[in-house]
This record gives sequence, C-alpha cells and structure tokens, in this order.
Amino acid sequence: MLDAAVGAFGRHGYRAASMDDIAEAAGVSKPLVYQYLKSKDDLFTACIDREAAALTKAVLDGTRDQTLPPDQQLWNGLCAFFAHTAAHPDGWTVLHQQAPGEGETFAGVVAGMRAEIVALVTALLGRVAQDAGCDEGLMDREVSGLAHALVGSAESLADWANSREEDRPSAKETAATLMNFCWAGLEGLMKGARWTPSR
Amino acid sequence: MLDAAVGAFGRHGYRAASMDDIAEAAGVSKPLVYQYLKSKDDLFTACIDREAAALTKAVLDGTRDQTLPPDQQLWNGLCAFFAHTAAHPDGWTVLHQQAPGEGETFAGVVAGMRAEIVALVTALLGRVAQDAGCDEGLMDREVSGLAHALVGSAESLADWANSREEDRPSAKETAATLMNFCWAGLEGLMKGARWTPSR
Amino acid sequence: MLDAAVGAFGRHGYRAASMDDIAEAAGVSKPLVYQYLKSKDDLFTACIDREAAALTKAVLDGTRDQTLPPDQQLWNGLCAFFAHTAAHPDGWTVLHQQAPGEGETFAGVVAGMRAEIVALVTALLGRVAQDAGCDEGLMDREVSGLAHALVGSAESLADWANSREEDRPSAKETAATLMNFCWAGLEGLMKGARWTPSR
Amino acid sequence: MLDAAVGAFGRHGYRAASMDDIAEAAGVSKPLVYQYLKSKDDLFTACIDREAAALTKAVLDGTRDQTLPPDQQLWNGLCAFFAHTAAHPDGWTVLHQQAPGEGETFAGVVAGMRAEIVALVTALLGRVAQDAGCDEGLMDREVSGLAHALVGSAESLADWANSREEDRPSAKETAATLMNFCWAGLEGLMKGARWTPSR
DNA sequence: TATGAATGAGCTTTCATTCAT
DNA sequence: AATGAATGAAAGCTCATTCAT
Repeated sequence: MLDAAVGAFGRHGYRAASMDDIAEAAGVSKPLVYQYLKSKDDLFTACIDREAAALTKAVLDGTRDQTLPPDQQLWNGLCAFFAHTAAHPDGWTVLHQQAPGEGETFAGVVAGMRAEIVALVTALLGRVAQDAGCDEGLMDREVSGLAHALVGSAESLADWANSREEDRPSAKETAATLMNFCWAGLEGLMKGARWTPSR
Repeated sequence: MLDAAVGAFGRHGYRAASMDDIAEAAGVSKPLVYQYLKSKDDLFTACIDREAAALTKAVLDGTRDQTLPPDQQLWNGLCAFFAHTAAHPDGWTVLHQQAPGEGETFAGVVAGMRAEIVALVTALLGRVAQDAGCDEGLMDREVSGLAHALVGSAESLADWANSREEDRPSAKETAATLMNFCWAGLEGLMKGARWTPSR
Repeated sequence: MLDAAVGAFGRHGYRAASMDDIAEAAGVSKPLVYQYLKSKDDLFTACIDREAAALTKAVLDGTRDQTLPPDQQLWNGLCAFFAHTAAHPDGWTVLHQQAPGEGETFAGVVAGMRAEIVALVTALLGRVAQDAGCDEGLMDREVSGLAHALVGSAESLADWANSREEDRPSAKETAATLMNFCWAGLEGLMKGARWTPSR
Repeated sequence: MLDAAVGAFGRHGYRAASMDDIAEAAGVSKPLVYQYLKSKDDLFTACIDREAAALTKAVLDGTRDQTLPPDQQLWNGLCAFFAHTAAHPDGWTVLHQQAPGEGETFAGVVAGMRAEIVALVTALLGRVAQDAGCDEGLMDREVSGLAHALVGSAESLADWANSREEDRPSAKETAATLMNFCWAGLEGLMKGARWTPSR
C-alpha cells in the first residue's frame, strides 16, 4: 500500500494526489487506507520515512567496509546511491522533489536523512585529509561545504540519469562520472591545492 | 504583485498558498489578481518565468566576457548565481523546491532554465577540453553528466548557504568552495586523467 | 448489551455514539451487535423500548394500590418515578434528552410512554374531582393540561435531582417537594378554586 | 439565515441536519454559510445563543414590572413564555430538545438560560414567602426545587400546547392552567402548609 | 458461532473562480 | 477600474454496515 502511495505522491505531488487516487492505485478502498494510517499526513510521513530509511540503508551498506581506501569507499557509496535511486524512481522523486516543499514536518525528515549522508561524506573527507597529512582544523570550515557540494552533485546526477528515456547510464557509469568530476579536486585540495581567482 | 506571489509560494508551496493569501500579501483584492493573470496556474507560471529569467540573466551577465579564461568565467558565473539566490531566497525556493514537484507544466519551465545553464557550462567545459588539446568527441558523452554534476553542486550549495541562520558565507566564499571542489578535477579530466576503481 | 448501548447513548447521544463504542463498551465485536439487532436504529429503538417499559412498569407498580386515597397513590407513583430515574440515569437521559430529538420514530415511543403516564395521572385527577363532587365535564378540558404540567414538573425535578453532584435529594425528598408544589393547588382546584388575573 | 438553520435543526436535530440542507433552506450556497459562521458547531451555537437570548428577553420583559403582586408578575412571565414558545416552535425545539443532548458545550448555554429563569422564579417565590411572613431561611433549601418544578411544568406545557394540531390553547389559557395548577399550592406552602404522606 | 477486515455513502470543510455593484 | 459577496467542485475523513474466515 505504501508502494501505491509513493507512486501517487511521486507522480502527482502531495496535494495533487488524492486519497481516492491512492486507494484506487493500491487496489483497496479509502477507509482501509485510513485504518492503516490515520491521516494523509501520516501516510506521507510513512512514505518519506520508509524511502529515506531505505536509501540511507543502501548507502550505508555500500560504504560499510571501512578498510577500503576513501576513494573506493566513496565509489561504493555512490554506486549504491545511484543504483537505489534508479531502482526506486518514485521514492527518489518523493524524497528529492516533493517532501522538501510541503512543510517543515516533511522537510525535516528528508533533512535528517541528508544530514546523515553529509556526515558520512564529511567523515570520509576527513580521512582523506588525514591521509594527506593536512592540518584538519584548517579544513573543517570548508569540509561541510564540500560535502554538500558532493551530495548535491550526486542528487543532480540521479535526476539526470533517471530522466533519460533511452541510453540511460548505469549506476556505475554515473558514479564514475561523479568520481571523475570531483575526486582529483578533492585529493588535491586535501594536499593544500586551492583554486583562487586570478585577481 | 508577483513579488507577493513569489513570497507566498516560496514560503507555503503552490497548493498551500491560497489566492486569498496572495491577494492579501499583495495588498489588493482577489478579483484584481484574476484580472491581471487568468488563473492560479498562470500566476504560478508567471512567477516561475520571471524568477527563471532573472536567474538566467544574472548568470549569463556574469559569464558574458568570453575573453576570460574558462575558470575565471565559471567563477564569475558562480558568483553571480550565488549572489542571486542569496538575494532572492523565495524565488530560488520556488524554482528549486516548488516548481519541479507541481506538475510537468511548471517543471518544464525550470527544466528549460536548467538546460540553458547546463548548456552554458557544457560549452565552457568544451573550451577547456579544446584548450587542453583533448579529443572533444571522446568527451562529449561524459560532458553532459559533468555539467549536471556541476550545476547540481551549485544548487545544493545555494540551499546550504541560504539555510545558514548565522555565519552565512558570502557568494564569493561559496563560489570558492565549489571551484576548489571541482576545478582541479575538471582540468585534469580534460587532460585525460581519470579515476577508475581499483578493481 | 443493551446496558452498554444505553450507557453510550445516554452519555454521547444517538449520533455521536458510534457502533464501535457500543460494541467495545459491551465487550463484544461489532458484527455480534448486528446479529442481535439489525441496525443502529433498531438498537436505539430497543433501548428506548426497554427503558420506557421499565420506567412505566416502575410507576405503574408504585400506583397499583387503587384503594389508597389519590394523594397517597400519586405520592407512591412519584417516589417510584424518582427512584427509578435516579437508579437509571443513562436510561432517563436517553428517554428524556436523546430520543425526542432524533426523529419521529423514536419520539413516538417516548410519547407513547408519556401518554400512558399522563393517562394515569389524568385518571387520578378524575378521582379527585369525583371525590370533591366537582362536575367532571367542566374539568375535562383542563385536566389534560394539568396532567402534563404535573408530569413536566416531575421530569424537571428528576433532571434537577440527578444533576446534583453532592447533597443529592432522595426520591422521597424530591417527591415531597413536588407534592408540596402541586397538591394543595390541585385539591383546591377540584373544589372549584381558581386563580384568575386581577385584570 | 439563522432562521433557516433553526428550522432545520429544530426539525431534524443537530447531526441529522446537514449543512447542505441548511444552505438550501436558507436559499444560499454552502460556502456562504461558512463565510458567516466558521463551522457547524459555531452555527449551532449561534442559533442556541440567539434563541436563548430571545426567550430570556421575552420572559424578562414580561416580568419587568416589579410593583405587581408576585402572582401577577408570574402570570405575566408565563404568558410571555408561552406566547414566545408558540411563536417560535422551532427555536423552542432546538432549545428544549436538541441542544441539551448534543454535548456539554451546547447544553451549557441552555443550562445558563434555564438558570437565569430559575433564578427569576426563585426570587419571585422569595417575595411570596416574605409577604407571607414566612421564615425565609426555612424555605431556602426547598425553593430551588420548587422553582425547577415550576419551570419544568411550564416547559412541558409549552410542548403540549405546541403539539396540538387543532384546538390549540392560547398562551393565556396555558398560563392559566399552570397558575391554577401551582399557585394555590405555592401560596399555601409559603404560609407553612405542607403535604405529608399519611404514614 | 463470532470476528477481523473491508467498504459505500455521506458529511464537513476549503478553495479557485466569478458576478454584481 | 476594482471589490464584496457568492458558488461549483472536490478533498479529507468517518461510520453504519457487511463479507470471509
């Protein structure tokens, strides 16, 4: 039933998806939906919770092996991320496009999930900095921004990959694109290389 | 009047913002709103159009000087982008959080704006590749993804910067973070350097 | 099961008391309720019937002894009435407050019960008139009104007694109040004494 | 519009009267009803308030002349009461049959009105006792019950008079019935005459 | 027999949208 | 030109009522 709800929400948005639609899509009657979940808000929250937990779990599972070098770990996480978003496009839409715009309550759940992933990336970048012998304190203020940039580019690529009707890139291809995009820069950055405007 | 509408939409979302709210916020009566714009859809479209045009113009103006080296041009564009999103937070919210989730019609407008900016970035990356003497054809398939990654990280950083209640980074600081994040990678990439999984 | 229903109806009213509430209060499942009584209407009717019959029986039992003088007979009936309404407050509420307002069908049952009691009182007043040697025909038109007044004051006193949280008067005290209130008047009336406006 | 609502509530009861019915009866559309009164509860409350105020005013106006002897004053009040209930049968039904059974909120308003009238009657009875040279303290405990009995009989007679399809008694006739019913008893009572069971 | 699970129907409420002034 | 007043249409939610076990 949550599947139907996620599908409806993902395709029409929170307000536009009526409970009738959802019930019909689930192949049940409206009151039954209300028997399981007390209100539309609760239903939406349940959807977000489930999708957020699933996505978080996928990424955490992908990055479980802490013995790998950071780039391999990041690569694994990205592959897991793109594989999951490709496998659950409606869930991804709900998380990325619908929930944040429908009020603080819903946005908060997604923000929490995002914060968890950002924290993961931040920790990973910290390891890179440490490996590079970089003064960690010097970096701290910047790392949060970098993590947000990395997560944002991954989100954008997930949308991009999902939006392709044909010739859709695989999760690994997308992950490779992102690694190519950022890794050299990050590694260099951790060694102190910085880009500065010429004047 | 559009200002009031953008404010209401940005703060409450498309469905949650009632025409009463908007009219009141604009200090006019509801029928007057309908006299200027035929329907709520039209009003929202007008908002999106205006905000998208303004943001596009800001970025294009920032990158007008084609004689600059690509990194300087990108830097200018990013500064313009972050300055604009910081100066028009409601507009940015409407474009980034509300419009895409409220139906194809609205999403299309934003997608068009995004495509324009992606095209700009793509062209810029093409110049980099050319400067690096890289075989352009070899890159083409990848460049679109890179451009989307870059745009996505910029969007994410705009949100991140706007969400900071205090110690909010300036547009230049944010742009610097992003340049640091990606430029070394992009430059190297154009010279053929690639990240590959070790196994 | 009817007890639970009467309790629920008395406390929440006919519409506000849901079948779920009633079934739960009765400690059985909803379908079982429907097996015994075909519908909510039937259930309510059964409640009213039972309560009306019980109240009528109590009053009739109290006034069974026709050999007593009329005032003693009335006194006995009132004691029985107040004792019953105090012992079955929910039933009394259902009869007095809920049923009359919920449609002709239900009101009819209560009206029937009331008519029966009014008839009893009317007969009693007839005996008083006869004893007083009063021309019965002269009275007839008025007696019905007097009986209604007497019944109404009894109903009002029942509510009043039940509504007292503390220092609640006993059935006999309440009956005495009512006898004091009306008996001298009735007796005089039957002898021809009448109150008339001075102008 | 309140007229239509009072009519609908009086005829069908609070729950059974749908907002559609009320709007149609008022000759307007449902949203208009909501523009004037925020909710069904508010609408019902407004009806009760208005009817209670009107009835209270009628009775108070009838008993305004404090220079009259108590029986005349009571007579005037009763005439006003019966005239009003006969002129506004739906309002009377709402006050007497619907409101008390539909929740504490509504019952409270009616209880307040009733308390006001009971207080009026109580004061009146106090004057009678005083005129009779009766020890007032001795009476106090009983007077409240007497006042409730008197009010209850008036209510009952109002229903009875309104329920007559033909040969309906006038307000004065009804008031006379009630005065006959109670006045001799009350006057005697105030002089110390009491009815007591023979054993 | 007795019930968990399910639903048809209807009610309150809201909102985009339009007259009539 | 500009608005107070009004409405059609639809959504969320509840409840009496019934299957299928």
